[in-house]
Amino acid sequence: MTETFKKELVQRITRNLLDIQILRLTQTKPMWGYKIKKQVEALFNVKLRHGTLYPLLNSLEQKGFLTSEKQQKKGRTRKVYTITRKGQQYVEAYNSILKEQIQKHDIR
Amino acid sequence: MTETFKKELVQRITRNLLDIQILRLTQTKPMWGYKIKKQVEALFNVKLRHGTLYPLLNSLEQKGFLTSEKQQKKGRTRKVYTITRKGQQYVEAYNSILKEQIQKHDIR
DNA sequence: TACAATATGTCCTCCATCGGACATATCTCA
DNA sequence: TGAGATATGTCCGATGGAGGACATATTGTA
Repeated sequence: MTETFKKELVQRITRNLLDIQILRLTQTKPMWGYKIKKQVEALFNVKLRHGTLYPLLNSLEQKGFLTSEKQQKKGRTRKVYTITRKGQQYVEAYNSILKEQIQKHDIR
Repeated sequence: MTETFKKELVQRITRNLLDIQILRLTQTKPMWGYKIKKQVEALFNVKLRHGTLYPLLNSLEQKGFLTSEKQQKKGRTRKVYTITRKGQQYVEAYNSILKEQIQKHDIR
């Protein structure tokens, strides 16, 4: 039961807070859209449409959370995204909320 | 900056995962709709329409996460909601996801 | 006595988001 | 050589959810 709930919840959180999950992934190392798509699908068990992802990546760059750089990999062009200081701060804010939520739960 | 991000994120999380935040509140003690509304607004800084809340509470009861009992308080009727075992499990699943997300963050 | 607060409920419309389609190009392997 | 994987991009229509309106009743207070 709890396992079913967890799967369902991970999918909900991933969909609703997709930008944050993407920022968290790029925190590990710079990544391009296609790789992010595969990672999200593997880690969170969520089918991610590229029609959703690519516009989101562009908007994250516009907002200053990511910067991009085009790389050539055997003729194919990759747009590699790196997290910015601002992006880091956004993830840190998220993490501190998580910690607070857990603490409130434990105290009660 | 981080504080602005936190406010924004708490509001997003509250809106997107409102059902979970409600279950967490009823974990503390049984509550009725109006009280929940006031608590959510005070704790999370989110304006919550009762036209959103009451149907949500009914659906949480239908799904078996909450049970309700009508109480009279000086002529006014209150529909007091208590969390069920299933509701508890849902919150536990949520908490374990939070813990995992924080751990992944710390390891990196 | 009239207004604000307490308390719960439904319904409709609008807007934003998401999925799916359309579009293009290269590389690898059977 | 053809299919599947890699790689990125736009656009449109449907659907769902949220906000605001409609609805009602009691209590407390200025």
